[in-house]
Amino acid sequence: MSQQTTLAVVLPKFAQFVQQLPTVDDLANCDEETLHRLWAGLGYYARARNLKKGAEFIVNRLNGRFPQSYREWLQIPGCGDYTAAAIASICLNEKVPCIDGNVIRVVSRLLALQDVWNTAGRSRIQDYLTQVIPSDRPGDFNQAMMELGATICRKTKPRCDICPLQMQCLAYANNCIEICPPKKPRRVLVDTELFVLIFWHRQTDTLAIGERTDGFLAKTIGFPLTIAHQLSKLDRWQPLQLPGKFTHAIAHHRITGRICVIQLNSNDIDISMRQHLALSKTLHWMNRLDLSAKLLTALDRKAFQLFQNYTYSDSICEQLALNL
DNA sequence: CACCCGTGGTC
DNA sequence: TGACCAAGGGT
Repeated sequence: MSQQTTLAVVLPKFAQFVQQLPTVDDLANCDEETLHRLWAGLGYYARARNLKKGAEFIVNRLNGRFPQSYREWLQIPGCGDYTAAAIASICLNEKVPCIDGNVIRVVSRLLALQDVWNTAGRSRIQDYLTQVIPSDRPGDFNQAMMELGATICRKTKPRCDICPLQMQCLAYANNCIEICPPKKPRRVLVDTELFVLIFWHRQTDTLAIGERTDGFLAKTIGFPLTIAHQLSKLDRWQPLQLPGKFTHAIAHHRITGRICVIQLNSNDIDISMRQHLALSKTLHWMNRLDLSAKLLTALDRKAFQLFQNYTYSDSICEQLALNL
């Protein structure tokens, strides 16, 4: 959960998660909706699915026995260098360093390294840590390094005045803390316009959601999504765009979300249109109350909120010509 | 190696 | 309001 996610956000989710799925068997056997519901608010839903795959691997391939080394943990789906090192050092007392964003910053300053955002720099950091990590309590060492980065050797306003490593820190000695490490190069933001399709069965006031097979939020259930130049293919359904919009961000995309309401008579759409919309086989129709409990992703929730704002009463609908 | 991916918090 | 980013991993 803590991969690329703030711990303060993780902690309550983690408590809920392990209460609901206390054992590796529970996780391996849970259904995907439960999994995603417990993960909602954390983003990167593929991590949740990988976590479940990891549990399945342990239950089905390893007969329920957990790996007993860094190398073996690396074989587990969703478990990469960092996580394998964290588990191996903290749980198994294996002498292998954890390298996360905090540790990269600490070592970058300690050794006055600037070239840390590529393979060579990372290798240099790993070599150094492998030299200095103690055989005694390697897990505590790793957590201490991460905690030092999180609390003292911070990205902004580091507390060098109270740092226990001040006397050994080359960046401090050379007065180059500001450029160690240099800012990580980031992708330029891209403005992306996204249309959220809300299939609406007006007579029963039910809406449709489905599993998205491609694009943003793939493999999660929610409203069909599409982009502007694909919208023309929906013309025969007379899509009606609501006046409002919402904003959302996914990775380097600055998303402007717009709602297209499509009133349907039948309960399904044909296969070519399903593929066009990157939807899997089944659409799930439900009323607004059930839907509000089913929607998981922030994007779907924002879209639904906007839809509610514009369609909460017949009079509003009529003003919007939604009573076709 | 480059690129993909979600969200809530923070300044 | 909005840019920035966090206990990364998969492809």
